[in-house]
Amino acid sequence: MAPVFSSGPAAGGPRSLSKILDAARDVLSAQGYPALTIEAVAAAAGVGKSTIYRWWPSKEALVADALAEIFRAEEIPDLGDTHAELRHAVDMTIDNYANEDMATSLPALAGGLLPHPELMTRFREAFLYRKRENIAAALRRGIQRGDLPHDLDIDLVQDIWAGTILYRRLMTGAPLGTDLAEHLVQLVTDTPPLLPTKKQECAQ
Amino acid sequence: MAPVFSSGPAAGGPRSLSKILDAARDVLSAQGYPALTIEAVAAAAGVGKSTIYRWWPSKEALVADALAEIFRAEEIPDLGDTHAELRHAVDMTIDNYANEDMATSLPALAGGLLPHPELMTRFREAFLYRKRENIAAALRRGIQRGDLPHDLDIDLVQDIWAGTILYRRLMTGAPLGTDLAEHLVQLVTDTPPLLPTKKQECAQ
Amino acid sequence: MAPVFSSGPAAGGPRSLSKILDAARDVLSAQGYPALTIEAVAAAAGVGKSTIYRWWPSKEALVADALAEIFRAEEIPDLGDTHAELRHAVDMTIDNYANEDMATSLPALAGGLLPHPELMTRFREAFLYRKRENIAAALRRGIQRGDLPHDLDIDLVQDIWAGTILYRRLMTGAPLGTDLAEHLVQLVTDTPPLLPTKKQECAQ
Amino acid sequence: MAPVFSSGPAAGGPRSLSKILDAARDVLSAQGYPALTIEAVAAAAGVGKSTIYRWWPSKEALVADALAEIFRAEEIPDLGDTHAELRHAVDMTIDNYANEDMATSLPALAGGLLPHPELMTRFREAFLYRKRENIAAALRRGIQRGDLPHDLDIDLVQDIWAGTILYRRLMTGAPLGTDLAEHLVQLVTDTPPLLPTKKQECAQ
DNA sequence: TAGTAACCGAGACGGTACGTCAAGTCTTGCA
DNA sequence: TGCAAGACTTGACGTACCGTCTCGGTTACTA
Repeated sequence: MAPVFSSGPAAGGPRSLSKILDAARDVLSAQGYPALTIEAVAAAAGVGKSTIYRWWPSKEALVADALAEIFRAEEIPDLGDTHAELRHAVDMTIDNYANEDMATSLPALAGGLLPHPELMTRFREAFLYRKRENIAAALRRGIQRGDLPHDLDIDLVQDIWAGTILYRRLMTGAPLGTDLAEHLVQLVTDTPPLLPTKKQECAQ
Repeated sequence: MAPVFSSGPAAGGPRSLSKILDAARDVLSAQGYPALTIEAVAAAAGVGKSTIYRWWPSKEALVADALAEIFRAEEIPDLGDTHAELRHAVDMTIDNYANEDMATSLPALAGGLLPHPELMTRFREAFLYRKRENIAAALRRGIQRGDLPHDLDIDLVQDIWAGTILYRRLMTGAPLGTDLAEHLVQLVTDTPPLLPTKKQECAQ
Repeated sequence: MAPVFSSGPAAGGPRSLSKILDAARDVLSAQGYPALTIEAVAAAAGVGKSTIYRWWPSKEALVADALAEIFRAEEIPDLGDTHAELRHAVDMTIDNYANEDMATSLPALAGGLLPHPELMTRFREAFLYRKRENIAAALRRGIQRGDLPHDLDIDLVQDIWAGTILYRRLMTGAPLGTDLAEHLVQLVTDTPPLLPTKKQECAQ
Repeated sequence: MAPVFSSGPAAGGPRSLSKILDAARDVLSAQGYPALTIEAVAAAAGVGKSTIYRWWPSKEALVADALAEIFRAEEIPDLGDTHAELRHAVDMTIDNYANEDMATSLPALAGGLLPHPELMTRFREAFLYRKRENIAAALRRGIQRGDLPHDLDIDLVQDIWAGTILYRRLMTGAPLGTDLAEHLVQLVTDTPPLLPTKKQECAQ
């Protein structure tokens, strides 16, 4: 996966790029997000500061690329079993946020990027849309099978899932066990008309 | 409300305390979280830096107290109407996160406090438990009225509500309209057995 | 002597001022002018960089103050002997430039200050006028005694003296022995009308 | 005139050599000595940095060569008139130092080269000896004509001339008018025994 | 006329120092 | 004598150049 935030020429890119991303993750894990300074990453990567600044405009962009590399966003395999597929989707999301670096860095990152719409767009590209599309595919399969209501609000489902998981991880500190995963899946699968239709939403 | 993070002697505290909190909020609104420096607050409050350091151990603690003052956590009045009360609860939560300062600062704050359990506890005190207790009371009234399942997982409901709202505000940027509020309420009120019981969760 | 280039409040000033000037001279002697970096001085003085920047606007100003402290500019005592007094004056000048730091730093400094008239004025204040006034007094005593032509161009004499000495030190590398001193004195004392009158000069 | 400081193979040299020297002078005139960086010269010359480093070991060497090309050191024509010839010599020296680049760069250069005897030698070669020999020839003609004392210290005369001019240009800022030129010439021509003999000096 | 080697442009690289800023601590002077 | 002002050390910021280096590409000389 090519770096999303690097401002470098096209892609493939310079020889020290991956060395730097590795170092960034190392520092992140060892010292935490606030201690992640460009100088620390440069030192850990055995690289000059300017080499980092040549390829990333800011600490935020660098961390975003470093996290993007460990962010799971793969396709949900078609198992023929809607419940199992959704459970897979939720587990993947939990996996992403169970990682300490991800949990503490992502919100800080997002907060820092909010005032920079252009970067925020790239951020959503890297951390939301790719994963969401795959999960949406699984949800659509469930609808086609008749297991889910045909007018399910797919985006809202995902906001609820990811939001609840991240909130627990970050704010309440409540456990992210199998229980939670199951509950989140059942929120969608158990009963009609669990979640409102898109039409209703649009009629707002 | 006495400052939660101030390390000062008992409470009541010195005459410049509220002046400082006001200044902190002013700077936050005017310049945003990254520009909120102790020096800027000191200057805005017409106070020496050391005066701030006397009462708060860090910028995080100061911001936390400043935000806590504008964080809505009042009691939900007993309206005799479960749906209306829950809607009130959700609206209050949306209100809290609609505020730009709150949305960008809270996650950064929480992320920064995660490695400091002691401060994290105080943080949850100020921003979660007070509000949650009031909402929990409303939910319990709904259960007693028979409008909600008797084994509703009250904490999970609140995680879902707050998580979804914060996630939309911070990550996806999706709107926090009346539609969302209504959906979140219906998630609880519409159907048995919408949300699993606590027992199930504990049996995890 | 209060620092001339320090931009600090009045004088007397902060507790680390002289520590810094001492360190600057140490670095100058040990490593030379090009190696004199603010960071090196800060390290040698056991002081933060910003402490230096608080009091001096630039490396040039700092070096100027450091050199000013070792620059001899005392009064020429009235010996009743014109030749001896002038010899004293020339010896003092040679003394100033015999110092390696002074010889290599002063011209570089002056070159660097040429484009900044305001600083150049302060520079001349510190390194020329104080010394020149004392020497001028000696020359005027010589004129009153009848030992020197009454229309001697006092400024030109001093330009010749200092210029020749500095040029030898910096460019040709020729020795600054007693011979040179004596020659420079004799240039003025030996014969009428050795040096032109001021009137002639003004008539230019 | 072949570059004195270039470390290139023999001479004649590569096609971009003069383009680089021209660019160096341009930058020097436009931005001044401190702003003359290798990168700036490379950019101005439309040349890669390494091309400059291939031919000159340092910025100092490059500037020295650039200045050497505009340094006047031609022969003094035999006019049969000692006073006129010396005046020619002094005017030539004034010309050299009246140039702003020369005045500010030469002292800085010389100061920087002082600790490097090998480079200092080459520097004197380029900026002193060539010119001095021509002026010395004029002085010797004056001695042969009987216009100047037979034991005139030729080196001292030149130190006085160049030193005074450079000192005025660099330090005092006093004007370098025709008056000064005339005074400097008269210093030598007016009276015996204006300047001491070499023998006396050597007996020091 | 082609092959080859020196020379060149471009610019990435590991570094050093810049001058600025804010953090958090320590000192001083006033009330 | 206790607090406000602010000088202090520290350390990261992001920038500018340093001098080294690897890349292709282009001259221009040899074979």
